[in-house]
Order: sequence, then structure tokens, then C-alpha cells
Amino acid sequence: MVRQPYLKKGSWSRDEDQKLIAYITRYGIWNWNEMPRFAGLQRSGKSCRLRWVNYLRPNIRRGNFSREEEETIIHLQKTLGNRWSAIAARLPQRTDNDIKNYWNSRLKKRVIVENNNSASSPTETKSKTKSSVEENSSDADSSMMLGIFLDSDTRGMHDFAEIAADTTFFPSGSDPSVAVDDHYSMAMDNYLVSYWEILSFLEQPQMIEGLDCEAISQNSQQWHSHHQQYYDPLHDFWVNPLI
DNA sequence: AATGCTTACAACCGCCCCTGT
DNA sequence: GACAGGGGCGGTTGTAAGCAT
Repeated sequence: MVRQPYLKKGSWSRDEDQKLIAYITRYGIWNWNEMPRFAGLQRSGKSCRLRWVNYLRPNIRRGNFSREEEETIIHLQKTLGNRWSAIAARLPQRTDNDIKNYWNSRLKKRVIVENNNSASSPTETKSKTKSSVEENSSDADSSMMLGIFLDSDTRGMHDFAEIAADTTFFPSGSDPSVAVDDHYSMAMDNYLVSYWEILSFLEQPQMIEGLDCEAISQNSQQWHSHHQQYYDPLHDFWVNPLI
């Protein structure tokens, strides 16, 4: 096995996000450890998986935890403990990492304060923490950016492809104030990724010795047949030369 | 305005579990 | 049953942004 000469760490750039999205949108997820190479990313498989699962995948909600969600988290944490994935399973569109962070940064303190107050003065449960809904209004921007995901689970990859082409979807390392005028150039960036991806396709698994190319191909085809209805016609540009 | 402190959250690390051989 | 590899999970860290002094 050839060791990666260099694996990047730290924050993901918009370009990396686009590459990962473009790759997964096109080929699906078949092996996190191998994918980064084919996707043109100098990242570990784990890093890619984390980025995708916690941030890039469609239909995730971030920020703006509702009061109901807060109560659910508190209740589930009480009953299940720090089993964030189990808790996340009961909160649609929320990631375990997001819930964990929210718990550690806000809810844990709130619960402690509430417990203390209920032991002494039950009337001051709010303490210094503002209503979380009110407090979270500062997250409005990010929730607006991601709110496009909120409507339903059924929108799937079709919208996702559009969102992937929407520069406002890249809060990490991007400028939230990116002007609408920039969308054209950003869209062109996406085309560049597409072009790059086609080049990259030539390096796909069938070229690699020792990999089960047929299985990968089948996997990819299954994924495609499952998701095909979601593709934006825009991406017809990516016609798979193997099909 | 400069500095230090706090908060929020993205990302990494290490461990564990599951699956295939 | 033993082993290896991949993926998932929870704890922790790094750091940017916001706030207070």
C-alpha cells in the first residue's frame, strides 16, 4: 500500500468541498480511504467522511435548535447518556457532532444551572442564558444558507446538486458576503470542477490494480440508478462514459 | 484601539465494533 | 477463532469571532 506523501489537515476550503461533493454526487460512497485519491483530495478518508457526514451531505440542519429539540436532547441525554449518534437518530436532520457540540457548549451548562436552581430557587431557571431560540437568532445567516435543506427529506440529490453549485452553501472559508454578482464566476468554478472531474474519471478505480473494479462499478451503478432522478440536467455534462 | 477572555463549532484523534477472509 | 481493514463514535483540541475591560 502506497502511503500518502502528504495529508492536509485543518479547515476545508471551498474548492475541497466542491471536489468532495462533486465526487460523491457522481460516484457515490464506495470506500472512504480510497476516495480522496480519486477525488483529488489530499485528505484522509476519515477527514472526508467527517466533512461529508457532519457538514456537506444533503438534508442536514445546522444551528437554530428549537426549544423542542433542546428538550429532546436534554431528555435523551438523561436517558441514553452521551450516545450522540443514538440521540441524533431521533432528531431528524441533526448530526451527532452538532448535537454533541450544542450540548457541550450550551445545554450542559443550562442543565447544571437548572439543576442547581431547582435545588435552591426554582424560579430562576433561565439564569444568564438567554432563551436559546432568541439566542440562536445570531445563527440566522447560517440557517438561511442551509434552510434550503429544511423542507423535506425527499428533495435529495437533485436539490443537492443545485445547492452544491450555490456558493452560499460554503460557509467554511468562504465569505458570507459574497455578492450575487459573483455567482456567475462561482458557477464557472463548478464547471471547472466538472471538467477536472472528467479528467479525474480517467483515473478511476478500473485503472487501479488490486481493486475490485467490478464491485465498485456495480456499486456506483446501483447508486446512480437509485439517485438518477435527482440529477440536475445541468450535470448532463457529466455523462458517464462507461454507461 | 488594544488586549485578554469567552464562546461556538469544525475538525482531529484514538478507540471500538463490525464484517469479510 | 484470529486477524485485518473500514467505518462509526465520543472525547478533545484548535481557532475564529464576539465580547468585555
